[in-house]
Amino acid sequence: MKRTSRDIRTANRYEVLRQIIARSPTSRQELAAATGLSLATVATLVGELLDLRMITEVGFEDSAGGRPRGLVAVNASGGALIGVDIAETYVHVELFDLALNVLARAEEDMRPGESRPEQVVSHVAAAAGSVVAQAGVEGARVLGVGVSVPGQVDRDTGVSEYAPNWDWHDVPLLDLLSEHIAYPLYLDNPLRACAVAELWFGAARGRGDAVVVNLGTGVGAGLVLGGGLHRGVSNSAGEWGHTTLVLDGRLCHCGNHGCVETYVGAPGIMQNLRELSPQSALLHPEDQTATVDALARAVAVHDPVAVKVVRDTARYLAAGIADLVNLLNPEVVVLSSWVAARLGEPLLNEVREAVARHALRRPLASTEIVLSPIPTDPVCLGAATFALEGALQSVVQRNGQRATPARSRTAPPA
Amino acid sequence: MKRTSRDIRTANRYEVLRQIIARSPTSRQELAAATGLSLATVATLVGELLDLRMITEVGFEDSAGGRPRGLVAVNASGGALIGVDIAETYVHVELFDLALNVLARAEEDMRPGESRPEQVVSHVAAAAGSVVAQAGVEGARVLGVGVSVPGQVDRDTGVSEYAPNWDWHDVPLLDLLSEHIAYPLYLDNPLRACAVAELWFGAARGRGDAVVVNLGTGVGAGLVLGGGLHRGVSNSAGEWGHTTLVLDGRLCHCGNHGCVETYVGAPGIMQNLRELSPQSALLHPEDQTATVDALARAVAVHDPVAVKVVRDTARYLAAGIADLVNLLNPEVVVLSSWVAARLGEPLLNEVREAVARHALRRPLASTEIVLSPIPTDPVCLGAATFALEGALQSVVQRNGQRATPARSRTAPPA
DNA sequence: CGACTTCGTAAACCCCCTTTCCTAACCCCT
DNA sequence: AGGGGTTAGGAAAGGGGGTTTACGAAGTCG
Repeated sequence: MKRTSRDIRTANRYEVLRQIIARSPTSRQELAAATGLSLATVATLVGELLDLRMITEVGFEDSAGGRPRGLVAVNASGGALIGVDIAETYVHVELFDLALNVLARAEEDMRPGESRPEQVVSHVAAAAGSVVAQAGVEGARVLGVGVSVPGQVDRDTGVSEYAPNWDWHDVPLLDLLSEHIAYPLYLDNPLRACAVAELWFGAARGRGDAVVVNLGTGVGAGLVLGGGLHRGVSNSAGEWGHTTLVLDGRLCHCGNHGCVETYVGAPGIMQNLRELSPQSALLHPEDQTATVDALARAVAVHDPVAVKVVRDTARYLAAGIADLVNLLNPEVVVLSSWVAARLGEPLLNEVREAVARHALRRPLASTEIVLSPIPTDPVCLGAATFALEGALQSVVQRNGQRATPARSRTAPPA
Repeated sequence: MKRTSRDIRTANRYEVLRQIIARSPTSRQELAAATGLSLATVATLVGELLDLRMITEVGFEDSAGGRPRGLVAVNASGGALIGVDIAETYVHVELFDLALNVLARAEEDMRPGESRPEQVVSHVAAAAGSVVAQAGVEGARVLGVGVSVPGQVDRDTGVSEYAPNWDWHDVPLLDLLSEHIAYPLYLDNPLRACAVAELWFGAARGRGDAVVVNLGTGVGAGLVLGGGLHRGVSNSAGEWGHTTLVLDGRLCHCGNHGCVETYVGAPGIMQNLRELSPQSALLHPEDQTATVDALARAVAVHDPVAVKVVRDTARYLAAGIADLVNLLNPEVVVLSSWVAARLGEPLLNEVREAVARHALRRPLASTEIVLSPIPTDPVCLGAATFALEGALQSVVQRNGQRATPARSRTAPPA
């Protein structure tokens, strides 16, 4: 709520680093043009990032007749970030270099019974240890670990306030994790992780207002408003999956009927298929992933049942998205997470068509609907981005304390 | 999107003035405590406002043993603001002093045929002239006129991009008005007017995130996010009235079925009544206001039909509001506009109960649902507030240009 | 009447961004 | 090879904002 001039600096620092990562290698000139900042400010921020070893100078570029432009690029080996995606049935961990390339991956499956925080924590610790070992980076180079856990999360205290799948209430997850993991830890939920991933590296880059619709087992919407993540007053904004889509419709585990999630989440899609064709060979009753994969393959060969299921799903989804477009009037709506990635273009096309029928003309005209361009697990990437933001933040604080005791101020008297 | 340190100043200036209006008379000390700003900053801003004659010093207050606190209060007679509420069937105009008390009112009815911009403009001009004459203020003291017109509005260019009731497309309303009205003009739509009214003077004061639900003939939601109005990328955020509430439900004039507006807008409520009791004496087929009034009176004496209609309406409304609570996690949801004002507590109680059943526990726990505490026409008040913001803005700009040509800078050499 | 208290302004300082000035580094042309 | 011409980038100055500190102003109390 209370804004200070420091926030401006932070936002600009993020923006410059984002641009460097996106355009690497690039020149100060190009960055100034891209960010709208003055050359001086860009130079200062670039200098800061150089000091932090997050970027390096990588040569020169001809300029029309004058002094050549110095080029900077991300210093990929200047550090490593770890992103952890904790979900109902698995823990995915990825280790990234500073260009956000994946250097190592680890996955642990969790059996249905494993719901105690200690069990989850030990899976995370094992996987995190594994990626560090695989990538062969020294511990000192790991700048931080971002952790995404479903449900309501208080990022400041590191507490998982409520996780519906395991019936967790106020679990101090960060404290538990810090007993096994020595790197700086950052906790948030997958919705916001995906949104941040899109904001830094995906379709929401440079946009003021965006909605990142998350289609997985659960459904949610990460809201980017005014260039930043909207968290809401108690950190639980984005619970779009429990929006009522059909009055007295399908029963949802939240206790209500007709929630969006029951129609467009993976289990909902399976239900759509089941209702259309109970005996379909596409249906793998116990395996969401396999069913969605089968659907995607069947759509590719124009299987009529699969096409119809995707169309039905898209209609439900589009009704919900049209409401978001009308309400928030965003620049872009991004379809993210594994269901969206697998169903891809066929889903997107149906959604676009159906949204166009439902939304009001004016807001619709300025809103794009796109698939997430992020090729890897967006939750891991987003979690790693939290760690990146944190590293930037903490290093700058150190910097501030250290740099201020001045040099040029004491000189003149002598 | 791009923030500068000036925005901080503007926000602080607004906040200080808001607090002065709310607490008038008050001391600098109290303002500093209330805003969280330092005494020095508050003193500077108070000085600015004193220079502008928007506030005056009104005496002193004992302080525990030391120098008494100087008190400032709104200088009610320091200027006047006009708020114009253009609706389908009428034009309301109110003239306010700087404490936002209504000094004069005028109303013009518009007959169904009158849909040409020139006709509307002449009604506005007549009413505006009338309020100035009634209040007997000199023209020079009118700081500005805020105009609310339904539909999509571009506040910067002053163009009514689209007004569904009259089928207006890109009408340069501000240009037309400026031929009849000599004061500074500010154009926006009723949704945002109500939201701003709540933000400055109502239930959203001091809140970071709030939703102002507008229940009138049309339905919409003004969104206050991060302490400011959310406009969306093409200035059309807040079109909540056309959110799908009932799949394949009632036909809406927007072309879709089952929009919120068709169930909880005034015509929707009439339909709720008609479906329950087609012959009800409460029903005034041609008069929304009379019907809603009759309903309100009947509920007060526990008429079973009326109670049932309000309950049904509340359930539809609550389903929509619960979705907003889940999605945005606001601090407060304000029910505003004439339908909410007339149905009052009975509607509120039913809504609260029904929202509690639908919304998720966590976001719900931190969200209040309240009736607008604004006793007058909130649209007029909000429109006048736009004029107030504008006056603050423009005066400060003049101030900036005038004050800079320095005094102390040229002195030393001499 | 002086000591104590509290208010409020003025000045100094820190942070942030931009503008301006100047040097560095390269091209080309003579 | 040595000057213009041109562009890059750093350093300093300047303007906006907020806070801290110092001090005079204006009361109360003993």
